[in-house]
Amino acid sequence: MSSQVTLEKITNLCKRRGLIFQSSELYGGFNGFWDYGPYGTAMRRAVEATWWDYMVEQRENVVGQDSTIICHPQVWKASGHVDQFADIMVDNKDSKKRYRIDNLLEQQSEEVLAKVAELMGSETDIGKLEAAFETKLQEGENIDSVLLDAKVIDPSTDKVGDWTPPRQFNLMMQTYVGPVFSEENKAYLRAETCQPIFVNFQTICNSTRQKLPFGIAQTGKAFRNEINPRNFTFRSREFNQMEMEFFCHSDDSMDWYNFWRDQRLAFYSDVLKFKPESMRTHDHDKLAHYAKAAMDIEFEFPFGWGELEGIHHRGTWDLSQHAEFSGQKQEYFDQARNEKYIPTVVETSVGLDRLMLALLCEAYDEDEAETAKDGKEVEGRVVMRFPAIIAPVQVAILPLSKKLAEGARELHAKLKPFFRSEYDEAQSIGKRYRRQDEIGTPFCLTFDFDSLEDNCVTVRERDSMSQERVAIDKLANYLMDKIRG
RNA sequence: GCGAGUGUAGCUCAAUGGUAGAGCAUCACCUUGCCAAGGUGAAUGUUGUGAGUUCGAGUCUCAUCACUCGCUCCA
Repeated sequence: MSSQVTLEKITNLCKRRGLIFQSSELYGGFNGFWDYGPYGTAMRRAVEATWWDYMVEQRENVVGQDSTIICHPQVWKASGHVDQFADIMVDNKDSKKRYRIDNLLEQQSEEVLAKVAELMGSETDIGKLEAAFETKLQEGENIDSVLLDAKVIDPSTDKVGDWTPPRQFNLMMQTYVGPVFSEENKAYLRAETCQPIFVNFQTICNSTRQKLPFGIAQTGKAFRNEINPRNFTFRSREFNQMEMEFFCHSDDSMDWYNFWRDQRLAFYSDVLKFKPESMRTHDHDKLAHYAKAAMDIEFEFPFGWGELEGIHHRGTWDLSQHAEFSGQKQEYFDQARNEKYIPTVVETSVGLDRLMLALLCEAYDEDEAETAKDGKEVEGRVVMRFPAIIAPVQVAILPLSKKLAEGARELHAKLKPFFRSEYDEAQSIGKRYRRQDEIGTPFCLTFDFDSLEDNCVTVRERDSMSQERVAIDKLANYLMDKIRG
């Protein structure tokens, strides 16, 4: 990441050049939702295709699937999302602090706790108290003043807080399936793409003749009612995930965990060309009870380090849960081991929109370029140094003069099937180079008067601004090599 | 959700309660033959939205929406 980059510059550039902008801007915007414009869409599709190629198409032991956004509601009860994504929160109007009710109660004295329990008609056990709050909130009972009456202390001030009524925050988005909006028709938009992979595990096993160990990958939308969407697209309410669940024997699971960690790190450094100093890994201190290991791959955004990808050892948790809730066994018979077992899962889970934001931040640069402007020798330019494989436009075809439009358009037609390309003849050549720099086009092809004679064009390279003369009939191979390299 | 701040052309910003402007960008034409050159012209706004105060509101008041920062939250 260049030191000059700020989120403001990225946001402005994205809007100005049609990469990413706010959803429903016509109506004043909609918090937590973002639209991708022509260049943004081209790039996001390219990033997704690159991931898919790397994780699925280049491997024999990973297959793909594409499940629905709305699944059977039991899926999310089994996964724990319906319960764990719903927290009861209160604010202290004095100290402006917000607490999860279970965290707050944990920090109270026994007397206060007993008083709360008495008012709630519950035992003093935190879990039971929380459940009591949940029940009463759902039943619409008035418990607005319970915390005030019990004189609950704010741990940050050690004084009795001026508590707002407890409110339930549910991070799962809900909808209704069927024309009647009733409780039994309630369904959820998926909060992550991986659960339908677990649900489909047996079917895919049977239909693809895959033997363990193997993985199932999926990309797609996920939805969360984030309390506070922030930092451009970093935390949104609708976002894209790219996930792969790898099923294996528990004996080998740590080897596979390490394998996938290394593969994923190589993806960032070798394929997407992130600088080593832009990335770091972070091992989780607190592990879920079923997990043997978990880590995040983080990127340094202008607002600080943020998670791009999680790599998690999930044990047999998900399959066991679905076995329990569905009543269907989720076992695999391993012919080689002559053993029947519930597979252990290693997950790699990327936030595609976060990755896009990271690529934008990593690529952003300002440097100096020569200029023909009066009284100046150099002038600043904004240049997005995207890796060529994911650049929104890979090749721009620019006639030196409008008189050369015919030949340049012919060349464009020739290259269009192989590269994301653009033709531009408006204004001076220098201006067009700068325009392409700003959207990160790695190669500009200049068709000049000599091209008519020698069948060559000038290839101008984005980062160095150096130029090379290349024969038109060798161009496709020449560019292909550069883009893959 | 709380607190503070911000919201004027596509972008960056001006405008004392009294005629809404500039630069850049965009488009057309001329010019130009390899790094935002120059010229001529054009288009662009219910000043985020909705109320209120006022003879008169971009400016003052209230509400609302969005964004930024902090708190909070974060599978």
